[in-house]
Amino acid sequence: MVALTLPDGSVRSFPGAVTGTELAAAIGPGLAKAALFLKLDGQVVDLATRIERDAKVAIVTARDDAVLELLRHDCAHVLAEAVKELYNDVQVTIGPSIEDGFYYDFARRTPFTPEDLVRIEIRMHEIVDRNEPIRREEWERGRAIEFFKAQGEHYKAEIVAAIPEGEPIGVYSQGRFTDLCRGPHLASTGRLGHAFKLTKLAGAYWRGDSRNEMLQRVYGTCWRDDKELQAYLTRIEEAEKRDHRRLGRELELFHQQEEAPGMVFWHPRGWTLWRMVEAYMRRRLETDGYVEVKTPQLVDRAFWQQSGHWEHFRDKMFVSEIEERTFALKPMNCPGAVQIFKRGVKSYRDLPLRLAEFGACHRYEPSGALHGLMRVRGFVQDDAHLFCAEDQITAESIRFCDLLTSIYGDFGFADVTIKFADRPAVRAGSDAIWDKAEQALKDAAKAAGLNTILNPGEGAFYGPKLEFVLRDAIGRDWQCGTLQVDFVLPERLDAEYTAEDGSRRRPVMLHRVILGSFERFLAILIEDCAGKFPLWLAPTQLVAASIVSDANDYAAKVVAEAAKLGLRAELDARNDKINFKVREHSLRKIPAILAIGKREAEQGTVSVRRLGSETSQVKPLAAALAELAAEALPPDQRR
RNA sequence: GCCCACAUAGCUCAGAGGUAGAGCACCCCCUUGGUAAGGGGGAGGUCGAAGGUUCGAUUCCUUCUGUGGGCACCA
Repeated sequence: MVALTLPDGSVRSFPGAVTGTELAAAIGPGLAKAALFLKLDGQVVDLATRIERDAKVAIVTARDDAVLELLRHDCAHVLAEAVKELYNDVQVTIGPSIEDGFYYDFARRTPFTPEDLVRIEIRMHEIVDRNEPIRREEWERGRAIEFFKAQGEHYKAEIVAAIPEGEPIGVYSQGRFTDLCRGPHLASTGRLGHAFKLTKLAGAYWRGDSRNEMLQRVYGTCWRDDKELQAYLTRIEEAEKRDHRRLGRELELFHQQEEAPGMVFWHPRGWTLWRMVEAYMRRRLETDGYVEVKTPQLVDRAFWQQSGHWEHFRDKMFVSEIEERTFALKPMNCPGAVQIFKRGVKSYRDLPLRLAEFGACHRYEPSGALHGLMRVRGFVQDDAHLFCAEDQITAESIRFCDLLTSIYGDFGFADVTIKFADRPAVRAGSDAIWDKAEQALKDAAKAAGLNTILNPGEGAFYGPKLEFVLRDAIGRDWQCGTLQVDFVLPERLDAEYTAEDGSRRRPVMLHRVILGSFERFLAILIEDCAGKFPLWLAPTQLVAASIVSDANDYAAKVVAEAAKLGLRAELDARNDKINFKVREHSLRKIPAILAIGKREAEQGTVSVRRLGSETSQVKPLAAALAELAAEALPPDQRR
């Protein structure tokens, strides 16, 4: 007897072992049809799995959220089967499910073309229609290795060989395709359905190592049904409209050009945005006990040798020879900050010393890594270095986390991923120091109410770090803020202070940025608000648009009055219809359009139309402007 | 840096081995219109760069540069 407990608590007994398929059929024909997987004592397995003893079971259908990931993995297998059918000079490697889809890496001398993608996708649909049974077997290691070698699947043989002794080696077959896989898989290819689409081709290194050969990666997306698939495709389309590169052009914020790869030309409107953010940051730093400094761009190589950058960072530095000396553009601000700390004698009374710098850095990023404003070769960090005593690390870290959280909040970023990167394998400093530094950072994050996820072994060689990660429009993660504890650089550059007892001590340096780089942060900001900036950041806050030319003078007066209140206002006195003007300024995402006709000119009013609204409100000029001016106050000045 | 794709007017894009076309934007004229495109006209391109094939290349080939998507990298 086998007694199976269902999710509703009821128990079904069977005379002997049953499979998931049989169980579903016994419960009802509807469930039998909808059944995709079996959950056996909490673990999702194939429907064909034989249940031999009492267990808690559940039939997994498409309604189960966990199923998407499994469908995507099945879809990857169908992709691999299609590719193996269509091309005989190809080896399969791995094909996991990922967020929103899946990929499969193939080894093939001739890369796939976009036309291949179309062909493969058609074949995938055929395979689903064939509804091939998917069967699992467990093989003995030697047999699996022999089999894959005989098939010419050397990557698979390598993967099998790497599976630890004692672990089962699952082999799945569908049609003429046999693949090594942990599973679970659907009972047959037909269960997958047709809600999938191949999306892109890419190169990817075998085992993720650039010293290895490059494989051909095929990406796809896969959903429960067509409706979900369409929703996904629409979501991507919408996200692309928020791309900061596109909005940067459309809203005349900035441009980049061929002669300056990885560099940015900021236009007046984009630079206004930058200046507003910078001014805000400066106020926040000033009220938080920072002092601002500025250090040189171009410094002699000997300096970078001493700081260690010449050894560790040389290949990323822009170097220039002049008068038989070698100079390099600074890739980081920290060594410069230490020079300022070192001038004059510092005492414990000077600590913590918070040196802020809006420092322009240049790094020779690989050409393939460049990406709009997100990854550039010239960028400005909202950098600061906190020189403190060891027992001040925790307090300073908490203080920083609080400041960062408050600032991100002001920009509307509530959803921040925070990673705690702990000690890497190769590192400087004793374990005792690492224990202390890691504990301090952990405590600080906790005290500041931050939830961190561990990013193991990814700390800097000189210390652990907190990484504050924001997402772009299409879901890519970008590290923005960071806090790093550093015991090494003060040592290398010989920074010290006089302690209370008169002894000379090394300060600890906390490297920290909040925005990270202005370029990256502004890119995220642009995408996050889709170019509809809050009033305090909008490059142009209002446009006074005349309806008839008789109102032009009054419209000009409106602009002048607005400017007196510090509002960034533009005049649109062009000979065009108000419909046209409203459309144009709406598309430019101007927060407020003040339409001005004869009536307004006579009565001293304006007709205010806010972005996103389809109606307008007539108000006395002074009241309308006062209202806008109040709203245009930066968040820190409103509190 | 590696793989694939792409590069035509300011923007979005069409095009073909015989030296280029649309819409919008721009300039001029008419229009003074009350909340998402009023009408007419004009100007605008070394078809990313350099080689090659060809009687002839923007189109085919090669290389380079840049961009896009990935991979690797991201102190």
